[in-house]
Amino acid sequence: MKPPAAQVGVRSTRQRIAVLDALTRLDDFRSTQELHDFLRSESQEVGLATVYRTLQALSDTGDVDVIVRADGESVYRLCSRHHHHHLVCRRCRATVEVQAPEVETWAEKVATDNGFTDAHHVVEIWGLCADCGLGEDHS
Amino acid sequence: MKPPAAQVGVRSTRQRIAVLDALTRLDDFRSTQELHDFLRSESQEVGLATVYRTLQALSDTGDVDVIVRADGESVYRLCSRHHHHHLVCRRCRATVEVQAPEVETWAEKVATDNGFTDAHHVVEIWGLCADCGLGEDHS
DNA sequence: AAGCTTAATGATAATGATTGTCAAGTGCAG
DNA sequence: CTGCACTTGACAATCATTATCATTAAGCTT
Ligand SMILES: [Mn+2]
Ligand SMILES: [Mn+2]
Ligand SMILES: [Zn+2]
Ligand SMILES: [Zn+2]
Repeated sequence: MKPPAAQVGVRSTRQRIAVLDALTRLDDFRSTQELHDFLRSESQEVGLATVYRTLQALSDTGDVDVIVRADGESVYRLCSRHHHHHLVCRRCRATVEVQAPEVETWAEKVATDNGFTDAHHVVEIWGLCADCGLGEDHS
Repeated sequence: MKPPAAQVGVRSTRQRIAVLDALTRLDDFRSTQELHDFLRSESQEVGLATVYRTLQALSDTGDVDVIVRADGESVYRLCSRHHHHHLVCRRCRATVEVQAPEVETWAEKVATDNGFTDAHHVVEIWGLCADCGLGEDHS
């Protein structure tokens, strides 16, 4: 009989609540630094290191989704009720949320077919939006 | 009448040949630094910055696959002819290449439906492989 | 083959996200 | 209310990647 492990050492602090609250309102992927800036813009003083630690912890427990962008920076998003993906303009960063029921089932099947469990997936589409895709010169 | 653009500015150098040759022999994902070390171990002197630039260029032209690992480091592998995605064990990094014809068409359709052009996509599945998914304790 | 133009290289400094350190602060069980 | 383990935050340290820029050398052109 081990003690209720889920409770050991987890304390509710002003900082953690602030980060979680920010994630709730910004329902998009954000980097640690962006979250930190956002909190500061609201005069919510939270140390940068603490934001890093909090997001790390939330990631470990699966409460947030993480994506490592092509430039190596990690971005986090609250694991929302409605799972969705993004279509992003590589130039202006315009973002469209997209659903993908068939991709969901495909991903799940691929994982189980290969003996994988507890699978998650990252599906992102990058392109040039209508506005940005006009006068292209492929150098 | 512009000159044959496909040739402009692309020079065949000892360094580029060496990097490409290394990628050919090491048919696994390797980081830039690992490639650089490998070349040095063979007394192939190539500047680290050059290895970075070469891999970047090969990535831009689609000649190598790139994966950004969870720690943010990018790893490269000579691109096999066929486009594919990866199913990766989040613990031991075991990797399975997967095909996804239906995802390809879905991604293309989503992009064009939203007015996006020149679209690419990222599809990665993370999970626990059969070996690693055995004795799990979810902390 | 020699000269030229300019991409390419490499030694090095700079960048910037992330992590480590540790003294001071605080949630909360008892 | 107290005590202590968990947290925090200011700051230093890492370390992969990028920027500089003087020097080298492909690949044309005579
Ligand atoms: Mn999905
Ligand atoms: Mn694909
Ligand atoms: Zn755009
Ligand atoms: Zn595994």
